[in-house]
Amino acid sequence: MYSIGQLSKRTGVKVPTIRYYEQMGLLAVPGRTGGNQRRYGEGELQQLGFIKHARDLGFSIAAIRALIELQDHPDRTCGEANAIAEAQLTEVRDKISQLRKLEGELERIVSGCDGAGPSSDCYVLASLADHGTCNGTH
Amino acid sequence: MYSIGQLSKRTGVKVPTIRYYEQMGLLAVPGRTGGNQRRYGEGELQQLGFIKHARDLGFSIAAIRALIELQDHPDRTCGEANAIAEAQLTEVRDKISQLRKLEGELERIVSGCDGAGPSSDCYVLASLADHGTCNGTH
DNA sequence: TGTAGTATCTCTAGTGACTAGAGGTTCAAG
DNA sequence: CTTGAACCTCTAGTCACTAGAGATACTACA
Repeated sequence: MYSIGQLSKRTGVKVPTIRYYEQMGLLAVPGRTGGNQRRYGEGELQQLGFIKHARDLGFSIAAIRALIELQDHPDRTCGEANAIAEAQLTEVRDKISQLRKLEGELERIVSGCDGAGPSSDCYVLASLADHGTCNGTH
Repeated sequence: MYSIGQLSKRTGVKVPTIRYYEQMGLLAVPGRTGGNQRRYGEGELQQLGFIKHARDLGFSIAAIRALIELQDHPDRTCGEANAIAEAQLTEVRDKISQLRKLEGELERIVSGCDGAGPSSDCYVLASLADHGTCNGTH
């Protein structure tokens, strides 16, 4: 049996976050000691590992809830889980392409400024003020 | 003179967001009509354009506040603005590299699952439960 | 057994950057 | 002068936590 602090150390999930996951219905409500402290078993350790891994991959709490729902009903096909994962992959790819555009634009802005002159002549500030200097990247 | 709705249409910033920026001290407090409605001039239009452009590039409200601070003191060197922009570029690059890792992992997970079998055999769920299947990517 | 110090408990509020809605007032066109 | 859209303020909700207060419980050592 693990205390919440021990569970935290083993999984790398902070103590208040574990309580938050319980509140959000992701983690099973654990047993308690006579003094009202949570005590966890191996099942909860596994479950929290699953949650952490999914969060690290960027799945939302709602998506994780859906995945857990699927775990609990092994008779359903795994198509739903796959769809959730694919949606997440699409989202990640969209974010990457968006960020690449920003990277290009920021590079252009930063490289136009040597940081020496007065801010009244600053290329960074001028670029931000005038959208027209962007090459249609966004 | 523009009403808040006209300003919104011209800049693409939603009306409540404009009021929010005013509250956050990014946008100058505008004049009002007798009936207490905001009226904006060209200066505010420019300013809001600046803010929107910076937000689109991912600058935080705090960073934008600092940039506006610099605009208002043209005697300072532009090194500060450059530093803020460079920090933003670094952040964007870090996010991209992080997201690339996630993309790779999600691709691996998704491609291992055809979505047909029962969720008890689901590769997506198994991968999320067992961090060991990741190739040390995170 | 006593005690010191750490861990835990619940509860509320704060973060960032908005967004939504209620309930009321003002503006502009016809 | 009326109608309906736009505007006003204020509060609360979003997401996934994080911080802190104030109280209680556990654990290791003397």
